[in-house]
This record gives sequence, structure tokens and C-alpha cells, in this order.
Amino acid sequence: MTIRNNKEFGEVVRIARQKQKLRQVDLARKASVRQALISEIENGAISAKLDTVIKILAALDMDLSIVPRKKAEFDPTEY
Amino acid sequence: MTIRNNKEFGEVVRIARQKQKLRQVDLARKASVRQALISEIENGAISAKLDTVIKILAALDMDLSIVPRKKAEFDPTEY
DNA sequence: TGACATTATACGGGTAATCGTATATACATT
DNA sequence: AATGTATATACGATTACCCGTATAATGTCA
Repeated sequence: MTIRNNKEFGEVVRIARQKQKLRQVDLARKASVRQALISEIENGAISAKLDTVIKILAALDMDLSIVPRKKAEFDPTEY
Repeated sequence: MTIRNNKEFGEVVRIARQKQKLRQVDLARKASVRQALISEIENGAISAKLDTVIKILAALDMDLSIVPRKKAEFDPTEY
């Protein structure tokens, strides 16, 4: 899953959290942050610091990864 | 390339920048930040904000990606 | 509807990121 | 060595993250 802004990051966090049946407060505890912060991040309201991003992903058993930008592929719906 | 802390992120940025034969000031301009900030980030001195991370990676034609954490693989050196 | 659980928002305070700018340090080339 | 180039560091100012805490808003379910 590729991330281009805060909103997309928040969506990924929320989906992953719900998939694991965690409440915001549960994820917050695992990542050592506030429930309020999880809420703000999931809503794309803030630009979290890198270490916060990593802590939250770790709590969700996910990794941050850097990849070469994918070239736009042919999209038949555009024709 | 997986990223677990600020230092690892900085290393990836520096390597990618050098591979593209860019100076810090060049990358800074492309990402709309200061040369000093590129320096600090490459040295792992700060925890950049997510939008800053994304801007810099975009300037390097790279994407931030979220992936499931890889399971630990069998490591023969531990036996 | 009422009670409970979950999420979103608010406030003040502390700290860190980022800025513009300037300079110091390190590196390279002649 | 001297000059030019690149990177690292410094400084004060501004912005924004993150905190603890509390509460408002929303959702759920009997």
C-alpha cells in the first residue's frame, strides 16, 4: 500500500486497526501514545512524526517501506 | 527497503540522492525544504514529519509504502 | 429511550520540527 | 597552500506535534 499524504496514511491505520478488532485506545496503548492522537492521525488531521508513524505501524505488525515510484500503468478506463 | 528508525531513513535518502548525483541543496530545492534539513535528516538527527518524508521521497522518485511485517526467517548463524 | 462504549474535539503546556540566514567545517581540485 | 564546492552546525523565531486530561459527540444495543 502506497502512501502519498496524511489522509491516506490515516485510512491505512484505521483499516488495519479494525481488521485486528482493536479500539483506538487499544492501539494507543500498544504504541505508547494517546487515544486522541490515534483519532487525529486516522482522520488525516496531522502530519505525524516519523518515529510516531513507525511506532503505530509496529503496533499493527506492519513495516514502513521505501520503494521506487511505480510508473503509471495503462488504464483502459481512460480510453 | 524497510525503515525502522530515523537513522535508517536518513541512510536511504543519502544513498538515493547520491545515486542520482544530486547535492543536498538540489534535493532541498526539489522538495521545497532547506539544505540544512536534508543534512539533519540524512544524519538521522531528527524525526521528520510525515509530509516532509513524503516530499523528499517524491523528489527522489520514490514512494512510501506500508507492508505487513515480515516474519523472522531461519537464521543459521544463531545455531 | 436510556445506558454504555467508542471516537472526536478542546485546552494549556512542553518540546521538537522547520524556517531563514549565516557561518563553520570538511572535501576536492588546481 | 589556496581556492572553490559541499556538508554540517548555529541562532532565534515560528509552527506544529504530542502530552495529560477532560468532555463532547457519535454509535451501539438492550
